[in-house]
Amino acid sequence: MSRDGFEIGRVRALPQRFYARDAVAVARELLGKVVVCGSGRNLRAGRLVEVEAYMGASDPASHAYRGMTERNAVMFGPPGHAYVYLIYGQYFCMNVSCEREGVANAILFRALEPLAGLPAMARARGVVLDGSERSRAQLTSGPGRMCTALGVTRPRHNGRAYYQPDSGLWIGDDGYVVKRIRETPRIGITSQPAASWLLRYIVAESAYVSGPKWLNRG
DNA sequence: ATATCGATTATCT
DNA sequence: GATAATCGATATG
Repeated sequence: MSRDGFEIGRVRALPQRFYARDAVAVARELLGKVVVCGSGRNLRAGRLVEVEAYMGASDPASHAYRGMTERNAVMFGPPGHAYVYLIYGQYFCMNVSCEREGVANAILFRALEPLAGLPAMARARGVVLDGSERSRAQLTSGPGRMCTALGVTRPRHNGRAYYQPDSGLWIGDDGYVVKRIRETPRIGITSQPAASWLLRYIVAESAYVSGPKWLNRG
């Protein structure tokens, strides 16, 4: 059920004020934290190893760049809430709003190291686990993949408060310390100047990040 | 009203 | 490496 002695009881929810800071600081400090979905025997959890910062009104690559719409409204709201959207008509991606109300900065979650609920994740993803790190990485390496593995969808989870541990979708700290953070351009952003900004952050020692190897070696 | 393209992924060659 | 899948936001007529 749980990997490496992972115990949900050791995870403390991050307070809302954690998210009420500049997006780059929030993004970097989110690495190593634990994303939890569901509870009891439905619990699924993983450690964040890859995130990207989106800078709202000053970032042409942000969904919030052209102002508020029904889809992106959560990003303009208070910090610490889930912005979940559908991409390419078939996958969901999850973010957390940060900074403060009226400032649409957000962090996209791109990959997790699976910690709990691996059988449920494997079922959701259609992956056969064979005990290898490779097969575990198949579960949650990529923004669409991790939402599928966790069971996160826009209708169910958009707008949820990550700082409320009983909300069914929350983020906590279990004391894990990230050794080294690497920064790269964001994946899937092609137009300049945003494509050259180093707003993707990964845990350098992790085998669970997405993207090509050449990009992840610094 | 219609066309284009995307903060992606699985499945080809 | 190339392409299809498939919906909604955005651009264009």
